[in-house]
Amino acid sequence: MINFREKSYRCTSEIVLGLVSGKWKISILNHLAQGPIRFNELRRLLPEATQRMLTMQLKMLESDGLIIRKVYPVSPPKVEYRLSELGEELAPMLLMLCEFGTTYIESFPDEVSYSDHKHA
Amino acid sequence: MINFREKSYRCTSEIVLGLVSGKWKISILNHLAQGPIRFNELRRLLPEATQRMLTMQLKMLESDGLIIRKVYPVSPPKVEYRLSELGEELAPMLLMLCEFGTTYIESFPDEVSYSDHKHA
DNA sequence: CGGTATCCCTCGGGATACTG
DNA sequence: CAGTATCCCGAGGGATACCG
Repeated sequence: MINFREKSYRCTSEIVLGLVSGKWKISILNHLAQGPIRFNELRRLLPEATQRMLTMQLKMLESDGLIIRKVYPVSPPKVEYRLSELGEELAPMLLMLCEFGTTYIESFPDEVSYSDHKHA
Repeated sequence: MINFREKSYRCTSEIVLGLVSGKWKISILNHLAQGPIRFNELRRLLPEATQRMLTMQLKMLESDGLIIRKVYPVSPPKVEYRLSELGEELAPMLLMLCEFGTTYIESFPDEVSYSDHKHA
């Protein structure tokens, strides 16, 4: 779970950033918004993510209370991930972010002439 | 400006994260939402940020089109920063993030330690 | 006043191999 | 099937000093 003291946020909005900042977190949340998914299903849905990365991101999302990990004691093992209530409350915000992202891209119509300037 | 191809976002919502991810960006945007501010004013408002960091974050915000840097050719130098139109469109989203952040904190009654530097 | 220039160090994340 | 265990690298950011 997030340790608010250690992280020392300057505004509560930064908490949300911390929750979803991580290379695969948003993708995972978006997929889980469709319903529960097993680990290897997720791997197939996100083929570019390494197994290690997926595990890590899922652990963080779980310890932050956004998703729930359910282990079925069967053989072979079966582990299913789904959104928690908190995670579902996040959905509309992700949608908003997504819409602004689209607006943002479209506000730079001359996409060819963007500079190569990198944020160093 | 952001190079969309290089960064290879998996969802447009990740663009917004890229725009505001940076230790002081949200604080800066929140302050600029009140009106234009000069560089050293900002330093006083964010005393824990080093000069170098402020400069870097401001440059990124500017090159991403969220803020505008205006230089007054006077002596001593005067530089003023303000939100662009795009930056102002971002404001309501930051507010939403902020509200969810607060909700989130309150959903963990044990962990309530966190100092808020109020903006609005 | 409003920045640059260096140096350094942490931490997120990639590649790869192994396991109950 | 669903993970761990190592090793490694580069970007983000801190401390400090200097500049037009």
